[in-house]
Amino acid sequence: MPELPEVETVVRTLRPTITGAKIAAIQLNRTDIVTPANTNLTPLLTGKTITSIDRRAKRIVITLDDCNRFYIHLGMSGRLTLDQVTHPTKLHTHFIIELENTTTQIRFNDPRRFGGVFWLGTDSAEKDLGPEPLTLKPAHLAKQLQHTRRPIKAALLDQTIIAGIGNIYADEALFLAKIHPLTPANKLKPIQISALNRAIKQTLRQAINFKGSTLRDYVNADNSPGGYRTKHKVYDRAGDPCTRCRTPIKRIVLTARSTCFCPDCQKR
DNA sequence: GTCCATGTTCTTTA
DNA sequence: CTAAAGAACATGGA
Repeated sequence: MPELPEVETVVRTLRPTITGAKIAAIQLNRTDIVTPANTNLTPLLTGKTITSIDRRAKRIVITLDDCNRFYIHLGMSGRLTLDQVTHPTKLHTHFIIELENTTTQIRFNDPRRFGGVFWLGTDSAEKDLGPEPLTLKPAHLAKQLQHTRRPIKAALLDQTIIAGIGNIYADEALFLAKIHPLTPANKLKPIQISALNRAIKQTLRQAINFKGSTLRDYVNADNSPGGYRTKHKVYDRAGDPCTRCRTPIKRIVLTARSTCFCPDCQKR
């Protein structure tokens, strides 16, 4: 599901309501969604005040007034929503944060359970993450890519190389930059790296403006779907005409992921 | 029944 | 040894 734009959208929606809010209680309906295993969240969260909520890559990082923090990862099917306490709880709602002095609560719902709650304590949320794409300079992107011969599409999905891009926005950015997804990452010319860096930023920013892409599961924290899906140029458009040249969009499988591109605009 | 899906991590292979 | 490919995780919709 959720890549950088979707996670950013959720964070922006939650921020005004939950910043400064005090946690009255929590409900944890499945303990196996918490990492490290056997972390008892109840004493760590109850009575604490939320100081801030931020995004790092695809992680939703919540910091408490005692300087401890944790993050929520939405995985493939996760939702983090702000719901009225009277609103019926959906199936697969694993974790609820009850807030003082409000009629709403934060609910984490995740049918496939690829997501979860990750307790950090005073550790940072940086572990195993590459740089943020929205502030990345071309020279830094070049440095990140120069040591791998893997296809550029695979490199963009590697969160240790660049953090926050997933299957949709990798395809969309490569189309915008006119780069074939199978091009070895270390074979990209400087001009292509610059184009890719710009394309990544532009794609992610536009997606954020449309509040992300909803394929099936993703919704914003207010339960509304994202509006960017109809703007996709290649993702999930196999067989449809390219918006630039009318050539049918091609679909290949790369590292077990569907990869869509225009064979005419994105030559090897 | 089959195949596929926005992600990550562990294991196996080269 | 490292880099890269593959499998696994769990659920639901087409």
